[in-house]
Amino acid sequence: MKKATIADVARLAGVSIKTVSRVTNKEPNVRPDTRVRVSKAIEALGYQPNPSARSLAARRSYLVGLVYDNPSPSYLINVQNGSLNTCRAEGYDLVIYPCDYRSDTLADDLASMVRQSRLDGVILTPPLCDMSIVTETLTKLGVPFSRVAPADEKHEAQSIVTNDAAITAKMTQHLIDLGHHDIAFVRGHPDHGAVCNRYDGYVEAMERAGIALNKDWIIQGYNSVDSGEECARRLLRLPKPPTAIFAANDDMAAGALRAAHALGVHVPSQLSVAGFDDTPIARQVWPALTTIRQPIRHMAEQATELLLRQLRDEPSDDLARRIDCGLILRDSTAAAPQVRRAG
Amino acid sequence: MKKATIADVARLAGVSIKTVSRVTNKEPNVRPDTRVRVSKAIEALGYQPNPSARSLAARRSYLVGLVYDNPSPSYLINVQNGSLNTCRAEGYDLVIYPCDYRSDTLADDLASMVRQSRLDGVILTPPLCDMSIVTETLTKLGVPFSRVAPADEKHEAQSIVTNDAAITAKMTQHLIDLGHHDIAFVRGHPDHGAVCNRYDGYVEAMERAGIALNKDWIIQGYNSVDSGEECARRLLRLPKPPTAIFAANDDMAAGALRAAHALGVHVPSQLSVAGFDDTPIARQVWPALTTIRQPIRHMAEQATELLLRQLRDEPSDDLARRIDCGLILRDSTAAAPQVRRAG
DNA sequence: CTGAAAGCGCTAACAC
DNA sequence: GTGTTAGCGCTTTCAG
Repeated sequence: MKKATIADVARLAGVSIKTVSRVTNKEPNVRPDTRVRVSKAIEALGYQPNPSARSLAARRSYLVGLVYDNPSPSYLINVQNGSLNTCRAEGYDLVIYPCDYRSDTLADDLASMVRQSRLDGVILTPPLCDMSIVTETLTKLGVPFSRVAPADEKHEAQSIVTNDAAITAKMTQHLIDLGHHDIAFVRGHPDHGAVCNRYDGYVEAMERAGIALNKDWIIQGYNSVDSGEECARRLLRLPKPPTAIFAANDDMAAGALRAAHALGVHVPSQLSVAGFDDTPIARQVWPALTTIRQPIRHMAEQATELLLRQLRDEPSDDLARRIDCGLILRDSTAAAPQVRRAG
Repeated sequence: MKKATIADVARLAGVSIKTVSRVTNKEPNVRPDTRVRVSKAIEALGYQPNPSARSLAARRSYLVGLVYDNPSPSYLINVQNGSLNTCRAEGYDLVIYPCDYRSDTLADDLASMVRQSRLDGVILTPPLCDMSIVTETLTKLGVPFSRVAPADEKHEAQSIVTNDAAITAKMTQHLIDLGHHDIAFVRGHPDHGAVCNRYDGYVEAMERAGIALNKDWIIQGYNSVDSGEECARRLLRLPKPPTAIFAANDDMAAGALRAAHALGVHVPSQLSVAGFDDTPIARQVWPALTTIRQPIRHMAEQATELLLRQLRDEPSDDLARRIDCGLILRDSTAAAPQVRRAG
């Protein structure tokens, strides 16, 4: 049996195709009983509008692009599922587009993909959402976009942001409450604004507690497990090593755990370790990581909603929407050791 | 400036739109110089065919669906990137479709997505590729598909398979060569055919080495880290625990590592642990896992090529294409302990 | 080798 | 409230 078209439905319902179109597009100005009659015909024929025809006539693709640069797999899967969820619910499809944020041809690549797929809008994740070349290219093309977790939370509209600094401060305070004083912080990759900014929360909490920052204990990481391991090795070999290491993401915290294991430092009795993100790795390593849960999937859903709202020309408050993170306490943190280890 | 259409190109090149169409679709029967002239016009105008119009007229969507059930994030990202790579190169787009393989409405869900998006073809990953309800639904709809790593390697066409059993045997032999005799095997989830079948390679190698299988050391896992930890705890508490644990995937092997740490068993001096897949977790845990590398991304590329070949009605040998895995030796395996631990 | 004409199935404008 | 009429930009016959 051939696929039913709008004409078949119109014939069966005894109306014009325009009326059928009105019903499928949930437009007003259709009498309730007509609407019901059409709906029944649609049901009976198993009619589903042809997306190509719809796109061609309406000049929109009903396609949203998810542009990302090689994030951690679990991050991506969460963003993807969240975005997909919102898209599907509103009749949009999601096209994924991995790219390299360091590429010289980034702007051209983006432009060509947007034109080729005729994307109606784009979702941007870190670090791409913080790059002016990206946002400017999209603006120039007239393609609406929304952002997940941009670095500059202050003046960014069409964004979903988190309380990263505040929650980082809270975790730092938690470590202080456990009796830690010598707390090291492994900073995130400088290109990843949001992760990088978590440092501010650490500084804030330390200062509030009246603990002077020790330059040796603040160290630059690059978001990977390997980089975290390397940083932690350096910290643990210091004449006076810290009793706690707080890493700006879980991968680096997992690296710190590896370093501790390799150097025979017991976690958490000799060293507390905390991460950020609550990715799967946090529960896979041993001991399980104390960390901060970031509701990425939810953030992606919201960001996608923000985008679709733009596509529908609905009014939007020009404020970034904020979503809260929470502390997850597991086995990698404990009270500070009574007797300080020697260097 | 408005988007250029095929008519604009035709006008500029001084030919009919049909000829432009021939050039963009790489059809034969165009004089070389005409082809060049058209190409130049296309270039000059920055013309890109409108996919909706193309789909509508040609009655194909140029869309491939990737259907999966909640695999590990790194598995998915590899499959996705591989598939995307092939798709983009051949002018197709990829639509991702997560679903639940245990759902009662699986067949209906699949059918409705295929119809709604008008997918030209589908890529199937485990465990969905092994479910007859899935393959039958697609066959009934007349939608071509290809499979990544189906369980039954023997009689499956349009599939990319690996040498799982052979390489598992090789890893087992490696453990035997290290002096291990008491080797436990944590089996994969019964619903995941390919992972599950890895067991066969273990049996084969043990028998070839003349080592009798010990029922206590063969244990059913469910692919997760938690399940691996639980299994390993049971194994390590046995009156006579094994000196090596070979798990059918990395997550379970990582779980075994957690169990060993928790019980104070040192890896690898007291216990060797091996996994399968070489997912990121293998290098993130401590000690880094000895494992088997599966070139998933490459497999996905190949599977997608197989599918696109079908879509182009090209002849295809009806054999499954085989891709080889290799051993990755890291820090979680070592020579068997000289003195057997007591129970 | 090339072109003219006829749709593909839908939405947009405007009538009624 | 509802219908009519044009396209949207491309591929597909089928003629030459």
